[in-house]
This record gives sequence, structure tokens and C-alpha cells, in this order.
Amino acid sequence: MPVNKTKGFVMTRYPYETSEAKWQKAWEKQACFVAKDPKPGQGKSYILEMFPYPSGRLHMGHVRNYAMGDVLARYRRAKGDAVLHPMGWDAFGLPAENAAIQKGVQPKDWTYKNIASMRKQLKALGFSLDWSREFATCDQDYYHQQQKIFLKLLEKDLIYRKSSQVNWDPVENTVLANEQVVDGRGWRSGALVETRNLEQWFFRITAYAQDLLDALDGLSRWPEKVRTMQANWIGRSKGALVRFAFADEGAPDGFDEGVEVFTTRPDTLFGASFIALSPQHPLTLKLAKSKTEIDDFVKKCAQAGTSEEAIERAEKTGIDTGLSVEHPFIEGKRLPVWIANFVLMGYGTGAIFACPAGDQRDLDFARKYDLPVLPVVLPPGEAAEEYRIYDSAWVGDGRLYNSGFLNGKPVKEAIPLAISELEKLQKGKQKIQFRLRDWGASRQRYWGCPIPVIHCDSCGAVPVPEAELPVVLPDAVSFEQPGNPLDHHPTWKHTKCPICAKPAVRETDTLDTFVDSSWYFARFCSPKADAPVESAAARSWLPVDQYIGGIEHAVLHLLYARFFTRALRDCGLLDLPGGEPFNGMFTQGMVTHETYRDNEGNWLSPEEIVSDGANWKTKNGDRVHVGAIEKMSKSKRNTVDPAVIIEKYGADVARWFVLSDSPPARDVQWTEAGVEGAARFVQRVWAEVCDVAEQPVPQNQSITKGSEPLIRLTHKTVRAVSQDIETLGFNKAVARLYELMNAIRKAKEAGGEMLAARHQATRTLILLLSPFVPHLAESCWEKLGEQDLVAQTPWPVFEVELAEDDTIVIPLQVNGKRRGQLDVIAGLSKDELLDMAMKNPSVQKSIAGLEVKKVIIVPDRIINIVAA
RNA sequence: GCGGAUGUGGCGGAAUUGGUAGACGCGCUGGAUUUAGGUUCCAGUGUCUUACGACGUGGAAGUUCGAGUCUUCUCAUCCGCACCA
Repeated sequence: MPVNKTKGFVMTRYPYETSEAKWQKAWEKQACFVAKDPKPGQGKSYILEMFPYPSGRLHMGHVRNYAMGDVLARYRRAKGDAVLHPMGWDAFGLPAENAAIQKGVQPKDWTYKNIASMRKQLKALGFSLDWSREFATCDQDYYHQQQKIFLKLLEKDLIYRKSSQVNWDPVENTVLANEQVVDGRGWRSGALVETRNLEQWFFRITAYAQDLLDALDGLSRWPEKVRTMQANWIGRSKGALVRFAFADEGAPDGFDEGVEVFTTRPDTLFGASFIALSPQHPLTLKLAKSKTEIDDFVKKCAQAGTSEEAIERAEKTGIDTGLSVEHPFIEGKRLPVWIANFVLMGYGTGAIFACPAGDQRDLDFARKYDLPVLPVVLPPGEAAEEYRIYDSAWVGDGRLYNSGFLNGKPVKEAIPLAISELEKLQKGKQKIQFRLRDWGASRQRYWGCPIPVIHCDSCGAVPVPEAELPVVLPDAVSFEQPGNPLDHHPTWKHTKCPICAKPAVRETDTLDTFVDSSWYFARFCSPKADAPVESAAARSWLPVDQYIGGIEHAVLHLLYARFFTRALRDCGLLDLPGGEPFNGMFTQGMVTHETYRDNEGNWLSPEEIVSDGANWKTKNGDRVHVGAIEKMSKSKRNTVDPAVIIEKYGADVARWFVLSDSPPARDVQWTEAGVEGAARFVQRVWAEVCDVAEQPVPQNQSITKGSEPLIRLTHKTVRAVSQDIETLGFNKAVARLYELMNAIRKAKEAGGEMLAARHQATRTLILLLSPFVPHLAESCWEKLGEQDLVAQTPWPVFEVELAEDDTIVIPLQVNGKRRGQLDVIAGLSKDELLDMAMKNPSVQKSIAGLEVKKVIIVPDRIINIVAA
């Protein structure tokens, strides 16, 4: 056993290698973390971290995420709550298919193997999870329940089919995800990507748009920024639908009603200089059939990709259709009809009217194609005769001019006036428009939940009868040919129509994995139930009290889950009155690390470099270039494997470090020095406890003058750490715990008088540390002779009087500058404080020769004397 | 392009409601112990200044007795954008 002689006592190294496994076994034997339904009068806490994708290895981001949830779960348990802290696997998805293609393994085998190794890693970290409720979304039972949900939603018309665009790789004959499109080309084939239209399944999330927006106000325990992002994503705007009739030469076939556009600025109609259609607008597609230039233009746009970012960032281009429409207000005025790449088919009607003076994109477009720019809103302080638009559109407030009946009106008044005029002329109407689109959930992929629908030539899309569920994903599939393996599976898709019994084919699309993660939290309440959710269990546990995960899920996952709980409620599947799944939400930051490159610019991993004291070198002695601190990623090779850290330092050190330095919402930088620091802390606690354990257990518990500061600090720390955990301020709790430990170490020298206080402080320290470093805490607890597990010991309590300081320091300011201080007992009156302040020598010196104009006294806080 | 955030010593960060800026940790410096080194322990550590003191929270301005905190503008960096999870 390694021994170190320091200051006369023998310090034993904390043996994490043996103790961590030992305590994990003890917890499991006692079933410490198996959730039991809350008893009457008992509080409940459902603590959940976003479940991981089983990529094969745990990364530091997981460790941080689960460490946070674990601290809260262990704390709430110690406070007496019934706690549900489950774990599962978000197991469907693209990477399994990529692995299948690259390594020739079956996605199922690859996934379950990964789950097994990640489960082992999670267990090695000692998280207080209820493993009895574990499931993976690729478990047949889970997707069976999900297929039931699908059928219910379909029945309720919350799911429907429509045509929409996908990225199409013409070489691989396959649909590409946005992330598989690199610079407009397929990531494997390198072929220019096209957009194609496919019939796909959609969830009608827009049916809840208003409710999803309104309910954000009630989510007081969500980060403000997440609520804002969701509100912007839903994007409610009030505007008008305006119908532009085709001019005399006539409308194209099927467009007799003209072209309808949505606008939030009907006040600027007099400044309209053209209307523009999306490249996917029905009229565009019609025109493309007869005009090759238009067809070419549409094809070119299709290469830009389907992501909104790609469309908006692309250089603005367009083509004149040669058609023209009538201006709704100005008799005889005609506007040309263009097709423009920046008009989104997914928003509004897929067509806009352009007022270049009032919209930057319209202006850029007008300048490029030499279209008229007529200003109609006069900014405050500008003169109508002199005001010109150059390169910047004016989107702010002002008064209308050049605008007929709207002249002189401010924008706010002009908008409703314009709308009522449109309504009077029967050329338009008011419209509330949401940016939110329905959720396209079809994926042309194998490794996902099969959609329980059969396509029949006579009966159409027919739901699979519930009794015939589950539609099981076939096990052995071939990835030899490109495209969806379900589609070219020899037998799987061929079946009979449930209605007419004629030969029919199964839907070969599977569901977006976001569907899987939209209700898993509810499944944890009753993971074995024969219905998606069992209502008694859901009532016991839902909603989730604290959900923790990455900010990257701020919009999509969290919005889909909020939609799902509403949809499930309305189908009678989940009894959640408010409709909200997550009462508390927290988004944690990422784990980052320095990046390294060699002279050739190749990324180097931290294990490949060595320090010569001043600089990093490769093992060959070449220079290493230190780059930016970035999120740990495989491609930059700046990852640190948790397994390596656990091996070298133990799980507690990894947990302590990821929680210690940075605020949990912020990124934390992984550094070797920081880990060493955490390891030192663990050893110091152990050394201290070993020392305390050798002292006789003191009988006299009374407070003496010498021990009072330590006793006060102990109570103060209990209060502060409890509060820090409640508010997820883990880095602050860590700082408090360091402080208490340092005080306990100092108390060693004080000797006899401190024995009782030191013993008590040490016991308290161990309990407060236990959610963070649970294995160490158990070992320390045992060392002090305790029989019970810390995991079953209640949280310490504090006395309010002892958690407050009885003496305080009040700074004395003269003209806002600190000139001295008063050390006084708390609660003195203003007069007493003023008297003492004026007698203070430094204050007297500072105000000598000056006249006191004013004195600000904030009792127990500060005194500021204003003198001139 | 649109939307969201962040910015405080050499580094990570702390600072109820506007009230002592820099808690706590890392690093660094000096000392002690051990000594082959590491470990461990003690002390110091925002900048400038001989001192008195002055300056100091990305930058500029403002409100206030008082601003890291509030307002306006600005710069830089990061995240999301609907088929990655």
C-alpha cells in the first residue's frame, strides 16, 4: 500500500479501484435506486437526462449531463422524495446504417453491442439510475407501442400524407439527410444533389401552434432563451393574404383565381414592384413544363439544397415569367411575375409581393434585376422630396407616402387600413400565419420504427389493424444496393390489404427518430405496460420535474415532445392536464478541449503529444501547434475517453471535475491540470477523514468560542450547497465544499477545543459531498464507523441562526470610493451606523475640508458619503 | 441570411434586488519536508506606482450617491435553422 509520511501522520491513498466497484455492488444489492411509487404525503421527483444515442462509447458530454442529473437525484432522495431516475437508449438512426454499410454488420447487432458497452460504462460511473426500467427505442416492445400511438394519431387526423421535398442523390438513388449534403453534393457519391418530391407522412403539429406558443409563458422553470427560441420557431405573425389577379392577357390554365401571397406588410402595397414565386410553387412547376429557361432555373435552384440556411444564404437569383398581375389598389398598374430562389415554398403561400424599399431581400433582388424601387414609408425626420433608398431598405417605423389612401398614416395604423380595404375589394383578408410547419416524419431508411400502414391499389393507404401489430422490422437486411433495404427486401413488404385482402405492399418508410424521443419519458413510468402509457403510473410521476440536456435540442426535440403530450392527451392515451411534459428544463454546455496539429496540419489526439516543459511536442520531437478550444469531436481528435479517466483516476474524479469549474449552462474545458486538481481533492478528503477517524469521538458537543466559526460555516455550507443543488449551480456548490474542507483542515491545528466541531463538520461534509462523489462518500462514512449507506442517509439540516453571520463588515465609501469598513454586529440602525461612520478615521481623512452633501445608508450593506 | 447566446486576473470562474469586483479551483512565485523526481505542507499572487494612491469586468456613450449588473450603440466568438442525434 502506498504510504506517504506528512507532518507526522500516515496518509493512505484512497483506493478508488476497489471501493468504487464495492459500493456500486452494495447499492445494487440494496436496490437503493429502484423507483418506488410515492407514498401519500411524500414528494416525488422525476429527474431525467436526455437519453443517449448508442454510438458505442460514452463521451465526456454524457458524463457531464448524467453527473448533473445524478447530483439532483441523489439529493432529492436524501431529502426524502420518491425519485424516478431512469435510463434508456435512443437507438434508431442513421449511424447504425452507416456502420452497416462500412463494416458489413447488421444495424441491430451493432446497436445492441454498443448499448451493452455503454451500459457498462454508465454503471462504472456510479449513477443512481433505476436500471429496472431500461429500454431501447429499437426494442420491439417499444416500437410496438409507438405503432399503436401512430394509429391513434392517424385516426384523429393528427397524421396525414402530402408531397414534400427531399435531397436526392442521383448516383446512389437515395434520399440524403441535410448533413449528408456537403456543398450541394452527396457526401459519398460527390454527385450534385437534386431536390425531389415524395409523398410523405406528416404530424399535424401546426394544429397546436397557438397552444404551444401560449403555454411557453407557463414554463417558468425553463431557460428564458429556450422559450424565446421556441417562440421564434413557432413564429406567429399577423398579416394579410392578398390575391393578385392576372392581367388582361389572361391567366394560365388552372390559375384563374390569380396568385395568392402572404404579407406582414400590406401597408407597403403601393411600393410593390413585382411578385415572386417559389421555385416549387405550383404555377412555377406548370410554367416549367412549357418553358425550358424556367425549367432550367428550377433545376438549378434544386441544387442549392433543402435546408433553410442554404436557401437563404444562396445568392439571390430569379427569372421573369413574362406574366403580369394587376395591382390590387392601383387601377391599370401591372406587376411582373418573377420566380425567385429566396421565396420559401414552406412558408405562407410560397409566393410574395415585393416592396424593395421596405425589405432588404426584395431590394437586393430589385437592384440586381433592375426593377423599380419606390419608397412608401418615410422615416422620421426625413423630407419626402429628398429621401432616397440606396443600398439599405427601410424596415422601421415612419409615415406612409406615395400610397394613396394610406398617405400620412404611421405604419401601425396603415396595416389594418390596408387589410380592411383589401377585404372591401374582396382581394384579400387578414391572416394569422405561423412559421411552424407540419412535421415531416417519413424517412426512407431501414433502421427506424416501421410505419404501420399498407398501400393497396384499390383501398389506398390502409392502417394495419391493431391486432396485427407490431409490424416487425426484418432482422437480416442487405445494404448491397443503394436505397432503402426495406424496399428491396425480397418478402417483407408484400402482404395483403386488410380491407379487400388483395395483394398489397407495406409502407417502407420508417419514422423519424424524433418520434421515438417524443414520448420515451412517459414510457419510463410504466416501461412494461401493454399500452404506451399506464395512467396510474403516469399520474404518479409525470410531468418530469427536471429535464437536462444539450442546448442543441432547444427547439426541435423539446417542441416535438410538447406536441406529443398534447396529441396523446387528445387521443386519450395520456392524462396530463397541462399538456406539458417537462416542468423544469435545463440546457447544459458542452465539454471542450484544446486542439492540436502537427506540422502537416493533421489533427493530433491529446495522447499523442508530450510536454517538454514549455511546449508540446510529438513523440518524434516535432513541434505541435495548439489550436482553438473546441467541442470534443472525433474529427478534431480532441476527445478524452471517460473510460481512460475512470481507469486512471476513478469515477468520482471524473464526476467532480465535470461539475466543478464551469457553470453548468456554459461549456467546460477539459484540462489535464483540472483533473489532477480533482484527483487531489478526493485524496485530501480521504486523508482528512482518516485523520478524524483516528481521533476519539468527542462527547462534549457544546459550542465554544474557538469552535463557533467552524460550526457556523458548517451550517452555512449546508444551506448554500442545498440551494446550489436546487438551482443546479454545481460549480458554486463545489466551491463551498472546498471552503468547508479547507476550514476542517485548518481546525486540525486548533486541537482539543475543536474536536467536536471538526467531527461534526466532517460528517456533514461527507453527506454534502455524497451526490457529487458518491463512492468516496461511502468509503468515508464507513471509515467513521457508520453502519448504513450514505445513499440511505437523510440530508443534513441546518439551523437558521447558525447559518447566518452574527458580525458583518460594512464598507464605507466616500463619493463612491471605498475608504474603510465597519466590523459590526448585524442589525444596527441607520443612526448608529452613521455615527460610527463619521467617527471612522479614514472617512474623516477623506472628507476633511469638504462639505457633506448627502449620506446613503443601506443597513447591513453599505454606507456612502457624498462630499464636495 | 434569420434566430439565440456569451465576453470579468495568466486560465476556468464567483459576486441575492444596482451596494467591498476577483470567492473557490488551476497555474505561477517563494519557503519547508522528503528528495532522484513527483507527492505533501506553509505563504504570496488583478494592473500600474518608491509611496500616498490611481486604474480595472470586450469597446464607446448614458442613467445613478454608487454599474460586472440597467439603457443605447459597437466589436468578437459560439450554437440552432426543420432528414445528425
